[in-house]
Amino acid sequence: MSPSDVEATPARAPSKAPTRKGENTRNQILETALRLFRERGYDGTTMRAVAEEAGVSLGSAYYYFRSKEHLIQAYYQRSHDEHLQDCSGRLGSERDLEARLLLVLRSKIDTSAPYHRFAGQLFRTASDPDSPLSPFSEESLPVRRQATELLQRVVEGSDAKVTPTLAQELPGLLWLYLMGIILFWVHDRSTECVRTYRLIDRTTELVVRVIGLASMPLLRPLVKSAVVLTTELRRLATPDHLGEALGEEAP
Amino acid sequence: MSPSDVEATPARAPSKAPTRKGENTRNQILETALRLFRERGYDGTTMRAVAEEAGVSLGSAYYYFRSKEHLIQAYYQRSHDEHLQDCSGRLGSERDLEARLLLVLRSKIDTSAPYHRFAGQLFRTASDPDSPLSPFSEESLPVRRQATELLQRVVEGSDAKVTPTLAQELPGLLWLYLMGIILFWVHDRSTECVRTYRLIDRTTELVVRVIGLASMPLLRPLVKSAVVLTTELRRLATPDHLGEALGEEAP
DNA sequence: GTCTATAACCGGATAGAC
DNA sequence: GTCTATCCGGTTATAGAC
Repeated sequence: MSPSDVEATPARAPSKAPTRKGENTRNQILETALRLFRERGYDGTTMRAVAEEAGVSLGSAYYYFRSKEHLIQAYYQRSHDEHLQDCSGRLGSERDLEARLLLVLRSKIDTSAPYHRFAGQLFRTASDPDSPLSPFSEESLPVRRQATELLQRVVEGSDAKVTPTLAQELPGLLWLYLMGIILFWVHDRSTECVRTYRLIDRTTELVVRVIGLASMPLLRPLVKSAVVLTTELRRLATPDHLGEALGEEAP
Repeated sequence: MSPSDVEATPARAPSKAPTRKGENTRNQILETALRLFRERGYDGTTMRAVAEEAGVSLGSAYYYFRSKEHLIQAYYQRSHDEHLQDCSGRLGSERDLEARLLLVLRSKIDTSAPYHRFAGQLFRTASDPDSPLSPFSEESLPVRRQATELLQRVVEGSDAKVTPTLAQELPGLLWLYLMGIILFWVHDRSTECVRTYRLIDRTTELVVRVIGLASMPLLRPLVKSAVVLTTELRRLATPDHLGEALGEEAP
């Protein structure tokens, strides 16, 4: 159509830029998949059904998404985007740490609600350490980092006093806490997931209290141990003898 | 899938005892499966291979084990038995809580070592809340209870002073702690899983210290919260019996 | 080189004959 | 209780179309 229809394809680098057409098809497939996941759950959604409802062939679906699981990575990103959009604005007007934390956690559950059934089955594949979908995996790092940044904002935007040592590790610890809540949620069969909300209320209170106590001299060693814990967890993603500083590198 | 299948044993046997013949075949299949799991991992082991190496047909394998996943339940039980046998005797001569806890945790990792690869893939299916293999599920209750009892012995056989409230919930909390360690372990790619052992050393110290501090009046509310946590967790296994109409039904 | 489609393959699971 | 035959769905190979 346009004379420079050629797109800015780099000469040497592997052409990552997809054509407009492909982009549309890809989106169509993704939207269809997420809808079917919501309607029928993960296992109930066959790749054949996704392809058919998206109006493409099975082969095309696999052209755009290497596997059924790769559709999940897209879900992670979307889930986080919706979470961010839902709670980001409301964070501005609140200074109390517990209130901020509550807001963010509840928002995560709120926005994830339509995917509750799906998330359960999802969690299965996600907890295979070998799967690129493990929340600890290399591939999940971008979303994980974004989520951790949100939690960092929660802490830094509050009026809570946190010792520097703890402040540095706190977002990572809170991400871990969030993972625990989500793990509870996917198992939660109560109506409207009231149990999860109750758990959030009670544990958040606990967490904030612990943070408050962390400056007590007597508890100093505990803080130290908690920091060690996150360090170990970060190392988990790296295969043994590699140095430090994962989580900071961009390709 | 069907929530009401209590046992993996074949046939709704009108007579109680399974036939000797069947018992043998069943064992043969199970041993073969566990060996192949060790040698090739979970995904690498096909039901066809299990059947073939066990000298039975595919259909027979499915006669004894409703699904590939049901073989895992058997692994749970065996793993716990080996754990118990490995550490039970050595527990008698030690009174220090940290030492006792260390012993039990290390023993769990020691005895599970041959199944490391398998356990990783296993964890996948095990964390589907709908799967009967979820550690929180009804079906897993017997093994879970046995494991909790072991942890109860760890506490009660020690010379640590624990307030009655905490003492009652501590085994459940420690079981949760053990689950966390195992979760770390299945992700651990370090040689000989040194990181897991290091994590055990460091967190056990932390855990014991927290237990020691739990009697401080200032920390009383924290203990209360922790107890609430286990209560909520226990409820997860039960399908919402609190008078509310259940919006979900099993097909 | 980008995209689409058809026809397999493989392994988990089931039906039903014996 | 044991088998064979078959289904079903994720995945792959491959042959073209644009």
